[in-house]
Amino acid sequence: MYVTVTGDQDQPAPLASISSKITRSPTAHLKAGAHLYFEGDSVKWLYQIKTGVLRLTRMMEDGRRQVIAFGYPGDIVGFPSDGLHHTDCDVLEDVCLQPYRRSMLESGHGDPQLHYDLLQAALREISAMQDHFMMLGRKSAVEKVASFLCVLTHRVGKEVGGYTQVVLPMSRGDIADFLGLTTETVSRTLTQLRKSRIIAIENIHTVIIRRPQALSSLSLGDRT
Amino acid sequence: MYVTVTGDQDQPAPLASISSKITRSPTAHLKAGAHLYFEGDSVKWLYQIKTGVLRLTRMMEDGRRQVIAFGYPGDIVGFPSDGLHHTDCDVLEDVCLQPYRRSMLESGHGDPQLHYDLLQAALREISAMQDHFMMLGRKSAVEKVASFLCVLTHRVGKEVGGYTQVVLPMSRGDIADFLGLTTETVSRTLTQLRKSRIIAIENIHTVIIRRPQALSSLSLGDRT
DNA sequence: CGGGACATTGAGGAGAATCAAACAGGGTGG
DNA sequence: CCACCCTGTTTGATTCTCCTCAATGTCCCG
Repeated sequence: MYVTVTGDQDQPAPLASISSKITRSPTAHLKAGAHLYFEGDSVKWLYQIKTGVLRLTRMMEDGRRQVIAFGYPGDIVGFPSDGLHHTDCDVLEDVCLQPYRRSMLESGHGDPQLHYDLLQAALREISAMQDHFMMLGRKSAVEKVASFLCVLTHRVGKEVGGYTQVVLPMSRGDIADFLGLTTETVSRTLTQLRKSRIIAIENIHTVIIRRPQALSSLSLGDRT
Repeated sequence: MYVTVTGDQDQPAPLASISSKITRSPTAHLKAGAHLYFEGDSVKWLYQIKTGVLRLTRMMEDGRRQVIAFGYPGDIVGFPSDGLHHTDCDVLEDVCLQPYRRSMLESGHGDPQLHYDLLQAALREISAMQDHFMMLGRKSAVEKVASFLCVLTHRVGKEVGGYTQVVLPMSRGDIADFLGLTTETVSRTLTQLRKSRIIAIENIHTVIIRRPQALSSLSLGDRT
């Protein structure tokens, strides 16, 4: 998932469940901290996330890291390029995964509908990544963090006592590496949002959205 | 094309020509300055670039712009998401395009091989975009500009008197919006590379790579 | 020759990074 | 059960990269 806002909030939700006949393999379960695959591994399966959260990362030789995406329920991860994975993927929060053979993506012979659905997922991925470019290249720290919270609100926010609660299973460092910032800047920005009463920080991994409208404005760059 | 370097320089060149039987439409020609499509347009065709250069952009309400990619010969542009274009696309340098019906991507009925090739192109696109994330999120101005020149060198560099010549059909502003910088920073960085004798600026749209090795080092963040 | 668009250069400032220190909080072992 | 430690987070002070604003320069075209 590419946590970004670019105007139209409610892009169609990712397919809740991909259609299929009996081409389905049994679901897989993995604990937080487990690795699903590494950069360079050859791709045998794609995975649709049923529950839990994944993290996709790339590294530079000198250790700089970029979190490419967080994978949330509905998302599909593992698209191959030249048959290989180009990110590392590991588990942030215990996941249940529906695996699909790579061949289901690459040829329609097995199950045309599944083939089509996987292809559409790949195309949506491209579009989502384009949004994320704007975030990385053109948004300020506050805008980035606000965008991030905004999208999480829409995707995994839970109503609690009139407010929306968002759980952040990833570390501040993960968020930083996703947004192109440092841990310190993410932390400071969250504090700043808290002090301006736009959010409340229930605990390190739980945020309450107190003024969603203000948050959304910030994410788009309103100076007001 | 996502002009980035992440270690392995010579990723497989984009398919020089996509296989096909008679499903081919006649090629289209467009002059510099022409628009191929706009964000929100419904996708009827994909295009493979035969010659010339395209620019893909997205805009924010307040006018901030992100150049998503430059399209060079071999590249395919126009991948739909929910049937729509999510970027503007216009012509930087007169192009000759091979159009393919969107249906060729979305179903294999017409021409399975073409369908497969278009799908692979989409998957390569995803991988290339992931590289570009690292560039936007984690690289310094010098690293970005060096990376940009490096990749252009490999893709469209011409040998001239022992050195490699690279033509930049886009403006400094385009480069800036692609790399997440300002025009001024791009200009200053080019001057800096020129003064350190890594490049020479033949004219505004033509650069000579004098020390490719040094350029490559810079692009990866060597401080030396 | 003059105008306009684009590029370069400079001075100054803002925002985020860096460096460093205090602060949770959760898990372990005594 | 509590003290301790380890890791991750917050906060502060300072630095530095890149942006902003402004002026000048260059090239192309009528």
